[in-house]
Amino acid sequence: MQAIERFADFLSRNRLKMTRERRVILDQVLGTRGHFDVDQLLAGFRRAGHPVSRATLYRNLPRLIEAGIIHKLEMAHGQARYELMVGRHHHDHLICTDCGLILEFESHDVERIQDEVCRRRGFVMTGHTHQIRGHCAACAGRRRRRRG
Amino acid sequence: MQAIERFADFLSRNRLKMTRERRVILDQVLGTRGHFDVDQLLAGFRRAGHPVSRATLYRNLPRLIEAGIIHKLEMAHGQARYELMVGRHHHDHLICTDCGLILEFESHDVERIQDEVCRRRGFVMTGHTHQIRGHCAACAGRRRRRRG
DNA sequence: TCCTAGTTGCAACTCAGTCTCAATTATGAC
DNA sequence: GTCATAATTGAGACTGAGTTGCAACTAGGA
Ligand SMILES: [Zn+2]
Ligand SMILES: [Zn+2]
Ligand SMILES: [Zn+2]
Ligand SMILES: [Zn+2]
Repeated sequence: MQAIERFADFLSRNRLKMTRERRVILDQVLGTRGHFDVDQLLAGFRRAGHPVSRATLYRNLPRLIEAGIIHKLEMAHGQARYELMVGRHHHDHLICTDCGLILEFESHDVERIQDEVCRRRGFVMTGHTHQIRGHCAACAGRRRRRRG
Repeated sequence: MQAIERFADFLSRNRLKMTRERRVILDQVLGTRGHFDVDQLLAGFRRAGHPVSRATLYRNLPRLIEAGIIHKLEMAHGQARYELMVGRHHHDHLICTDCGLILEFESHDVERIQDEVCRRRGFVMTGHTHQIRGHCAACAGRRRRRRG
């Protein structure tokens, strides 16, 4: 896997150690699809018989982000989610506030407009968050039926 | 002021009472410019000699939002900010992660693209968050000078 | 005026995330 | 392989934003 080398590389470049816990975390992350949270990872560690403490997980998530392996999604009410980014490119999210479904979207035009907005203000962008909240097709349908 | 009537209206439509505390909160909100936080409001209450408890403020901010008087900005690390929305239209934000400066931007094109993305997925948008993080012109300049 | 549902302050609580610290371990030098 | 050392770990205490239960209070309609 490319992610493992990438992480090993990142660690050695920063004089950090490849510990059992870091391997376990990386494995779990690579084996989890979609937009997952800390509790899902912790449950995964237990299921796999390789427990890792909450503190250690929290200490290492930023490292995985710096290494470009995962991306953090800061959602409302402090519910953070993460997603694998190796081999993927940037995208933004549609979040259903009824069922929690997270869809992805991508728009070159929006990215271009953002760059232009920044350029005009002399603002140096280091990142952005673009989330659309609402009701997914299924939930919207359910609501329509209920309300008439 | 239009905001006072609007709030009074919202309250009576929902069988809620216009209390001294609600008047104080609304006054403080109307008298605060920019993107303010809960502690700024609490300090304002004290300064004005009209204290309102933290609990009461937290209980009423959602009411002001529902009434369309203020808007909540959910920023990273759980630092919520609010801004007056009466007589203004929707906009999004550029946030300097060095000095905390918050700039505003507005793009019809981005809004149009969002609508299009939602339409294509049968997604019913109820709101969105679009934040650009980075370094404002002043901070970017300072950094350039420092690094050479 | 009286009644009652809505409101308040306080303090206890929740929840995500961070920090401290003693014990452990990866890694590089010899 | 052995050693030295700096990095890392888990446990649990802690933090800070926000919420909640509750008894006392109050706006506003009958
Ligand atoms: Zn849904
Ligand atoms: Zn995604
Ligand atoms: Zn700045
Ligand atoms: Zn604004």
